[in-house]
Amino acid sequence: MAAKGQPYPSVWARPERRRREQPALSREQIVAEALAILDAEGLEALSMRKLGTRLNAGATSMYSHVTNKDELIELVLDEVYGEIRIPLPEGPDGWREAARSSAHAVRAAVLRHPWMASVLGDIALASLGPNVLRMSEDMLTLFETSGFTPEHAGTAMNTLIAFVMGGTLSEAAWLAGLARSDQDEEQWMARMMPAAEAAVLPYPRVRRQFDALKETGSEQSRGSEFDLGLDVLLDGLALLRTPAAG
Amino acid sequence: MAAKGQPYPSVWARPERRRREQPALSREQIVAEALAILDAEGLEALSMRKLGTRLNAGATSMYSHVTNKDELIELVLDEVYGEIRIPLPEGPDGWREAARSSAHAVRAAVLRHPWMASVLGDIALASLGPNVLRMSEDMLTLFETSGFTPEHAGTAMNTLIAFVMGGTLSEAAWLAGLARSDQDEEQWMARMMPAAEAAVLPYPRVRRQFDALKETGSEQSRGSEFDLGLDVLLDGLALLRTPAAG
DNA sequence: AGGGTGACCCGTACACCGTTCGGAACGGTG
DNA sequence: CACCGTTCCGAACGGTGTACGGGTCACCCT
Repeated sequence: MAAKGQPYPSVWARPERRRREQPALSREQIVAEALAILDAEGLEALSMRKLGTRLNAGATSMYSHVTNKDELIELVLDEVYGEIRIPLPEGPDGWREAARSSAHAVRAAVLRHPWMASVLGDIALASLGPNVLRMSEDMLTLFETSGFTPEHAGTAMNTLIAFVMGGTLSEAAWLAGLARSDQDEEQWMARMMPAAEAAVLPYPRVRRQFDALKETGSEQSRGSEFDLGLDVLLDGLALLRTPAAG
Repeated sequence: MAAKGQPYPSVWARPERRRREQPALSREQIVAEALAILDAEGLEALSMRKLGTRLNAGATSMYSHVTNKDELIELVLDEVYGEIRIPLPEGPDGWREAARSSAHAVRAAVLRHPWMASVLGDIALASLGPNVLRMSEDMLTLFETSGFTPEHAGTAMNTLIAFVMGGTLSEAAWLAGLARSDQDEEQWMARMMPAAEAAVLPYPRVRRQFDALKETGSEQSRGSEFDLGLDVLLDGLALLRTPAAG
C-alpha cells in the first residue's frame, strides 16, 4: 500500500505540511533571491529550477508570481536601478558635480552587478519599472533646475547615460568574464597577455595604447579613463546650458 | 545483416556520399550562415542544430571548425566590425566630420544587426578580432593625425565608442524586441502606449519628454537624439585637442 | 457548519538546447 | 595496400524554460 519509492508514507511520518498562514512565496522574495544568485554566480547560473530550490520551492512554483523568466529579470533589473541615487545640484554651478556623481552612481551599480551588461541589450530602456522612471525624473530635475531647457535636459540625460552605459558595459563584461573564470584579475591577465601581445602587434597605435595600459595596471586605468571621458562629456554639456537660470 | 533500423542499407541505395573534393564546411561558410540567421531571426533563434541544418550538415559538424558557440559568436561579431569604415580626416578641421561619420558607421552597423546589443555584454572589447583591432587603429589614426596627443586620442576613441555603443544599445534592443514580435513599429507602439502613458503619469518631467517624443514619431526622433548627443560630445572633444598640429 | 471558490504550489512532461563521444568515410602518404 | 589525420555525424547526456493538471489549503458565503 505504500506509495512507490517512499518507505513509509504513513500519515504520522508526514511533516505536517506548513500552514499557509501567508503565501510561502512572494514576488519580493523571488526577486531578491534571483538577484543574490545573479550577483554571486552570474547570469548563466540563474535557472528557474535552481531559484526554486534556493527558495525551498518547486521548480515551477514561481510562475504564479512572475509570468516569465524574462519578466523576472526585468524586475531584478529595476531593483538594481533602485540603488542609484541622483543628487540635487547645490549652488549655481553645482550641476556639474551632481551630474558627475550621478554618473559614478550608475557606473558603480553596474559594476556591482556585472551581469547587467549581458541583460541590457535585451531590455535596455524599453522597460517601465518605477525605479528607472524615478531615476530619469531625478536626472531631468537635475538638469532642468540648472539652466537647461527641458529639451536640452532630455539630450543631456540621454547623452550622459549613453556614455555611462557604453563605457561601463565593457568593464562589466570584463568583470563578468573574470568572475566566471575563478581567477584573479592578475592571473587572468597573465593568461591573456601573450595572445593579446601577439594580436596587437600589427597595429602600432593600438599597441602603444596597450603598452601604456600595461604599466598603469588595468584596474585603476579603467576608472581614470572613465573620469576622463566623463569630463569631456560634461564640458560638452556645459556649452548646451543657458546659464541665465540658476 | 542489415544495419539496425535502416531497411536496406545496400550500397546502391546509399546517396553516393558526396566526394570530399574539398571540406564540405568552412569556417567562413559557417560564420556567414550564422550571421544570416542572426540578422533574420535574432539571437535566440541561433542554435547549433539549426545552423547545421541550414548548412546541409549534421548538428555537431561545426565543431571541427569552431570550438564553441561562444567562439562562433565572437567570430560573427568581428565579421560585423569588418563592415565599419573609418575615414581619414580631410582638411585641418576635418577630424570632426570624420569622427561624426565614424560614429554613424558604428551606429548603422549595430542597427543593421540588432542582436549585437545582446552580445556585447558578454564579449565587449575583450575580443581581439582583426577587424576590431583594425577599426581601433584607424580611429586612433584619425585622432592622432588631427592634433590629439596619443593619450588624448585614446580617451577620444574610448569616449566616442562608449557613447555610440551606449546610445545605440537601447535603440538596438528596441529593434530586436520589435523583430521578435512580428509587428510594425506602429502596431507595437500602439500596443505599448497605454501602459507607457500610465507608467509615466506620476513623473511629470519624464511625461513631458514622452509626450514630445510622441509627436515627432519615434523613428526620426531616435536618430536626431543621437546626433544631438554626438555634437555635445564632439564639442567636448574639441577642447581636448591641441590645435598646433594639423 | 459546511460547501464552494480561488489562489497557490508542484510533479510531470515536452521540446529544445550545447556539447561529448565513438566511429565511419575520406584524401593523402608511406 | 596499410596507415593516418581530418572531417563529418548519429546517438546520448545533462541540462533548460515552461504548459498542464491536479492537489491543498484559507477564506467567504450562504
